[in-house]
Parts: sequence; C-alpha cells; structure tokens
Amino acid sequence: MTVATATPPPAEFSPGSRIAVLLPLPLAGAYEYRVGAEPVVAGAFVRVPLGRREAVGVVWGPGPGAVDEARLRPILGPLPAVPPLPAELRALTDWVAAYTLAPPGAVLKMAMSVPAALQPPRLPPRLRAVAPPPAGLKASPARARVLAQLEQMPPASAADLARAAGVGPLVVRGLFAARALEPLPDPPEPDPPRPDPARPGPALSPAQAAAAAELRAALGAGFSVTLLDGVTGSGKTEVYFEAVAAALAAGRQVLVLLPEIALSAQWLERFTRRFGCPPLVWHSEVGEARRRDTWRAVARGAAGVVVGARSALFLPFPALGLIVVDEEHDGAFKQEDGVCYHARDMAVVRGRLGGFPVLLASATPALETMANVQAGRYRRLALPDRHAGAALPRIVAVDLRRAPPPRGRWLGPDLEAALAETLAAGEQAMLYLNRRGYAPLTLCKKCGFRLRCPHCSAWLVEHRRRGRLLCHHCGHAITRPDTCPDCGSEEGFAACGPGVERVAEEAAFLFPQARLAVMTSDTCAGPAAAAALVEAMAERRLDLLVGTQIVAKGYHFPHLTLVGVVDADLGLDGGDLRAAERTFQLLSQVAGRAGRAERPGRVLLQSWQPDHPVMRALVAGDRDGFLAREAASRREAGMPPYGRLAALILSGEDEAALDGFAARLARAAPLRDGIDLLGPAPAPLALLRGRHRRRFLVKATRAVALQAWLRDWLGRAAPPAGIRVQVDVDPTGFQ
DNA sequence: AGCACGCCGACT
DNA sequence: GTCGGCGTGCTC
Repeated sequence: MTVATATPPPAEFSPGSRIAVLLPLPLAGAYEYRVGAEPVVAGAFVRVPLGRREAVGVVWGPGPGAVDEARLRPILGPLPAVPPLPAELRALTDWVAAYTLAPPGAVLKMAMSVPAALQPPRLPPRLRAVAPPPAGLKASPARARVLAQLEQMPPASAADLARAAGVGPLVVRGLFAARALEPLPDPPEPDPPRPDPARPGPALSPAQAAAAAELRAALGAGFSVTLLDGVTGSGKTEVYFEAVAAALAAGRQVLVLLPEIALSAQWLERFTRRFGCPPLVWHSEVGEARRRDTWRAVARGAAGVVVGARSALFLPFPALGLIVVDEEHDGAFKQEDGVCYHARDMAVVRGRLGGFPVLLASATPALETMANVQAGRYRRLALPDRHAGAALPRIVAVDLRRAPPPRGRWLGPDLEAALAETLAAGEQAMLYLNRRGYAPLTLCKKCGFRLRCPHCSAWLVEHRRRGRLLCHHCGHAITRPDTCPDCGSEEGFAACGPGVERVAEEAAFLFPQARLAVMTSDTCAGPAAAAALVEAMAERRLDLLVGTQIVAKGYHFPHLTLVGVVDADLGLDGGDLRAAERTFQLLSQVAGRAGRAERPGRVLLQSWQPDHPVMRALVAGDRDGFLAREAASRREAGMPPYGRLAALILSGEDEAALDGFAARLARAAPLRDGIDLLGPAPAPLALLRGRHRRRFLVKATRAVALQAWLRDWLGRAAPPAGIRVQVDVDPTGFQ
C-alpha cells in the first residue's frame, strides 16, 4: 500500500556507536549497547545479549554514554523481516510510561505482545530442482525418482517430496547437499482483504450526513478530538463508518476501539456490509496464530482497519490516520493491573503524537469528555434523534417502598404486571440485574456465619447451575458444605439477595409458559454462544431474557419492548467517586435496548430511592442536567476532572510488614500546597488473592506536577521484599 | 521477565 | 555427606 505520511527518514546509528535499546522488561530505563558491523535505524528490533541469555529489544535512540566501556556489549543484529517500531509508537510508549509511572519497558511489552510475530515465518523451505543439474551429480534410482517426481508436482518441502517419491529423507537431503535441489524464496505473507471505502454506504439522515461531512473535513486537518454524541439507535456507527471510509481512501490505517464485551458479531456484520469484508479483530480471545498474522499485517501497513479492545492501542501501525473510541465512557477501557492506563485518553495522546483525528462516540459521554468539550478542547457533534422514526423508550421509576416485592422475591407487583402484559401481547421482555450467580451471600441458618473466600475479603457467590460457591475475585470455588464451618450446625444455609439465576427462577415461577434464557458471562463464554442467544431473541424463539451487564452492550434486540431493571440502586453506594455517573451510564445503556424497531419500548427501574438524582435524570431523560450537577459537585470537591487523583496500592502477604511500610511511606511524603494525601487505609478489597492491601489516595490541584511529586515521594522509601507498590494515576474504579 | 547465586531439608 | 527448595538481585 502507499503510505501517505511524510515522516522523516529514521535516525541511523553507525557501526561501533553507542545506542539505547529498550527491552520489554520492567527495568528502570533503556540499556546501552554497541552497534555491530551493520548500521541500525531507530526503532529497529534487535537481538541483544542480556546476562547469559538473549533478548529482543528496540533501538530507542543514541546511547547516553552512561555505562562503562567494559560493561558495554555489542548487539547481536537486527531481526529480519520486521519493520521498525514506528516513531509515533515509540513516542507513545515514552509518554504512557511517564504518565503512568510504569517502567517504559513494561509499556513496550504491550507493543510486543506477540513474540511469534517477531520471528520469521517458520515454514519448512520448499525445494525445486536446479536446472540444469550440477555437473558430476551422482545418479541413483532413488535420486532419479525424486527428480522425476519434482517434474510433476509443485515445489514441496523435503518431507513431502521424500514421501511422494517413496524414498527416505536422506535421499532428498543428499540431493540438496549436492546442490541438485534449491530452496524457493518464501512466498510473501498473504495480505488480509482490504475494506473498500468506495462501496456505497447506507442512506444517511440529514443530521447523520451533516455529522459525517464534518468528520471527513476533520480528517485532512491534523490532530483533533471529536465527540460523536447520540442516543442508542441514532446511527453513530454509520456516521463514523464514513470517517473510516475517508481515512482508508486517503491511504491511512484505522483503529476502532470497543469495550471487549461490545465486540459482537453484530458489529462485525455491520462493518462487513459497509466495507465488503470484515476488519481485523484484536482482543484477548483471538488465538495465537491469528494474533501473529494481525500484528504483522498491521506492522507492514497491510491492515486497513483493526477493531479491538484496549490493548489494540499498542499495535505498530505505520500509517495510522484515525482512531475511533466507541462507547468511550465504558469502564473497560481502563486497565487496572500492570500498567494502569485509560485507552481512551491514551488514544487521544496517540492521535496528538501522530497528528491525526480521534473520534469518541457515546450516548452517555464520560464527565471527563464533556468537560473537555466545555473547555473547547474537544469538538462535539450531536445526533439528536433515533432515526427511522423509532421513539425513545419511556422510563419509569418504580418505588419499591410503596410496592415492594413479596418476601424472598425480587420482582415487585408493578414489574410483574408489566411483564404479564408484555408476554400476553406476544412481545419480548428483558430483566437486568448486574449480579452473576444465584445469591451473593450464603449464611448459616443457625449462627449466621457467612461463607467467605479464604483469600479475598469477599463473600462466596452461589452459582446454583454449577452447584458451586465462587469467589468472583480470585476464582476460588467450593461445593456447598453440609455443615456450618463455624458452629457445625446441620440446619443448612440461607441464600441472601438475588443474582440473575435467582431472578430467572422467580420469573419462571411467575410465567411458567414463557421461554426464558439467562445471559451472563457464565452462560455465554464465547462470542458464538452470545450470538446464538441474540439470534434466538431476534427470531422470537425466546420471550424473556435475564441478564447482567452483557445484555446492555453492543447487542440489538429488535423485538424487545420491555426492560425491567431489578435493582436500579445496585452500584450507587460504596463511596465511589463515579458511582452515580456509572449507574446513569449503565442504566441508560440498558434502557436503550427497549423498543428500537417500530414498537415503542418501556423501562421500569425498581428502586428504593426513586428520588435519587440518577433515577430522576433517567426518568426525565435529562442527561445533560445530571452531568452538569455531577460536574458542579466534582468541581466543588476538587475532584477529577477539576482536580487530579492518583491511587497507590501497597500489597503484601505479611500484614504487619505491610502496615509498617505504609506508615514509613506516609512519614516520607514531601507534603506541600496543592497536594492532599489520604491514607493509608485498607484498600476496598483489603485482602485479594491472599495479599493484604492498603491504599493511599493523592489528591492534587491541576497546577501540581503530580507525576513528578509521586516519583519524588516513592524515591524516598524503598519497599521491603514481598511488598508491591502499584501506582494508578487517574484511578476510575475503587480497586 | 529469566537466570543466577545463596542458604536450609530429604535423599543416595 | 549431596540434590534441590525458591528468596534476592542483576542484567547495558
């Protein structure tokens, strides 16, 4: 393909000079090596000696000359057939490392996530006969059979050739050694199909067409960030497909980031319909061979469009011209372990470094994003309506204080009546509860003892289908014990509270004739299982779907007219900064599942606090008012995005040593104006996988150089053995 | 991350 | 008396 970028030629380092090589290891910085006999370019993948082994790193720049001549070792050479890591991705790596306080090598590791992609294809060489045969070749009947065989078959590997000729492998090897056979050069790796931007797209509404025109205009104009803001069903995808088409037409590559869970077969179908072939897909479920091919296709510029989860951000595109972050508000873009980064925000950084536009799409934009719009940093394009005339669902909050469900049940009379009505009319309904399993808490009927995970501060969740109790944090599983581990009573256990399995049981009891399915990450592990359920809904082979978060994301159920939110308050408490915002986003998304075709939909939110601002905003459809009030309270409290936050999680198996170090670290803090240090306190999961956890929160004004302060602080107290320190700049969850 | 070195329990 | 457990530390 033609690469339409005017990048300067990469810096070259001459034989014998010192270079910095970044290794994909959690080291403090790049190591210094000496260039061998051949010059190398910046970004080149090189083999280097490291201790007594060999490692692959990336030429990062000139060597600073900080290492003694005696310790300096020469590189072993470049990796063949791997294009250099683009300068843009090297700059992103440095930027992310500096921002997150992660070692740069740990960030590079994310860009080198497929070790096999760096090795040349390991196919056995295909052999052909040398013509004419070398003079003095000794003839034999077996040799003759091999040469005759080659005349009637295409070049083949030594093993295939020997088998076809009916001779032993030594005969072929002998011919090869006598130079009567030669290897064919490896065929070029096949390129993936290229999405065709010239195919006609669907007819766009006037609003969609106007937004698409603006996006196309942004495409030739360097870096910018645009928020594509429109409710579910407003046609955001079709609009950003036009931007994708324009970038492809300009010879650039495109990255679409989606929360992993939203990477559905339905999305891929839409893409294929628009562009004539599927995009390359990148997420954790993709197998090793496919990952390798995709990484290499991206690196040589042959991949037109990649759609992926957050880790796709570190793919080595040489000619990236657009990043789309769909469902930009989604929490799944935040990586919470290892390098803690937010893929949406780092996508913006990559766009800035690469000088191309970034497009954020959402029906419920993150407060951060709206603040950036208000500050004039991001542009906002609004798609006001559901197109094709579909009405927005009517949302009602059901006051559980007035009409609670019967004891031991979770569906109140209002929701039950609505379900009865919907099912009687032959329409489909969905019940949403963001809690997997049967019951979140199991306790002894005699003494009230709670079944807890031995490795985490968490209750064990009963999963009745599997007949087990599970820890949702570490996967610890037990079968339900016969006697109470505490008092030994044989009276048995009581299940407390609902999970989707229990709600499904209740629904089946109330509506025995309804065809019902449960959709959770447990019941549909792979994309195929999810697709089967979605298809069953589309073909009306199901009446009622009970599900967790998974039903809220990325799937379209054309005949669904009723959504019942079993516990709308779930997630509101817990003292999390973003609890209200997240609940609003999630419930909006769930509500958006209802009534997308010609039928109007309705949504019932069962709540014990129907006057809560979140419920009021959902019922009134007042997203912007809700965000404005949230923003005001954040500003008041100096919280993000108006102030800055970093979390420090200390963890260790030895609780006393952990507390000792936490106290020492607290004393070492160089306190100053503009910094509030809170903690140490037990982290929200005070015990996780057998490790105790303590948390500091650093609250800073925007004027403070937060990373520099954190580096200074952490440099003042080294953690003792066995204690890990994890830094999370801009934490989003409550980890 | 590997792969060393290093200091304490069960084997020939 | 050794083989080997994984704790700690270094790799340009």
